[in-house]
Amino acid sequence: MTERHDPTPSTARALLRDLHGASRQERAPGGLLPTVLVELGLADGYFPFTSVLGPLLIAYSRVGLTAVWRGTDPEAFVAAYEQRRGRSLRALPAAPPELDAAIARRLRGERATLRFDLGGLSDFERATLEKATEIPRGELRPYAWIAREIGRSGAVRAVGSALGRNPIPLLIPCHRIVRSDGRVGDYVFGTADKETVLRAEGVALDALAVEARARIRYHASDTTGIYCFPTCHHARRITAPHLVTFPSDAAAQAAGYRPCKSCRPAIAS
DNA sequence: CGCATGGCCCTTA
DNA sequence: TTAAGGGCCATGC
Repeated sequence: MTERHDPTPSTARALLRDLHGASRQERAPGGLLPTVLVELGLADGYFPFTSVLGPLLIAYSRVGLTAVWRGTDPEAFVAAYEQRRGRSLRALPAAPPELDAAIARRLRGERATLRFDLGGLSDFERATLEKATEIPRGELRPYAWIAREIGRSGAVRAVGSALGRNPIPLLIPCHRIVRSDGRVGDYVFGTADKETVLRAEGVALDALAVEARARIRYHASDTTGIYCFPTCHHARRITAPHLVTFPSDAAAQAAGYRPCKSCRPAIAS
């Protein structure tokens, strides 16, 4: 560790005063000092946030969001966090306003720039989590889809393991990855919470369960000749008279249909 | 059609 | 270094 990355406290305070006139804020209760500490990279910060799963604690570094913790107990969170990341974690009274707004927008399914700090994870874990962020709100993809998309078709099970270690659940939407047979599958916070989040995102889980039992895996349109995952936003626009369903991509392609370029249910042959 | 089983790949102890 | 086990999958009754 170099001095540049680990300045003495007195040096840090001097920096803060110079940068943001923090001497005034230092005295204000619940002031901005911890926020500035994070901006300087001297510590990571966390703040409370309310979600569909109840209260969360969300942490971030200068690079981006680092962790989402379920619950309100800061002791356990800080201990686990500092143990795992080896960095000091400071409480903030609230999120920086832009960050708070961006998180809220993202959770509503709107566009928002959110940076993630996935440092400390393996290349495989990073690839898995980054791919998960591409799945739009309201849509689902199988574990095997993630594996294929990141170029590791055989690593389906390892994808599940990596998602199970997702340090930033909800914001990195690992809940949108389900089993190929239509079952919802497991989740960091348990299957019940996965279903809660997905319903809140507008996923018709009951209808999908009915289809799963009927072995329906894909929806297609006989006017376009394209097949999709049932939750694909294109598939949801298919009108009843033109809806065709398939149990496998082999069956769909044998019938002359090609995979959707948006949800990519298979490689085009 | 529901369930069990072997197989696969990555991480960790 | 190695082996065990995990948010899975395809197959075979």
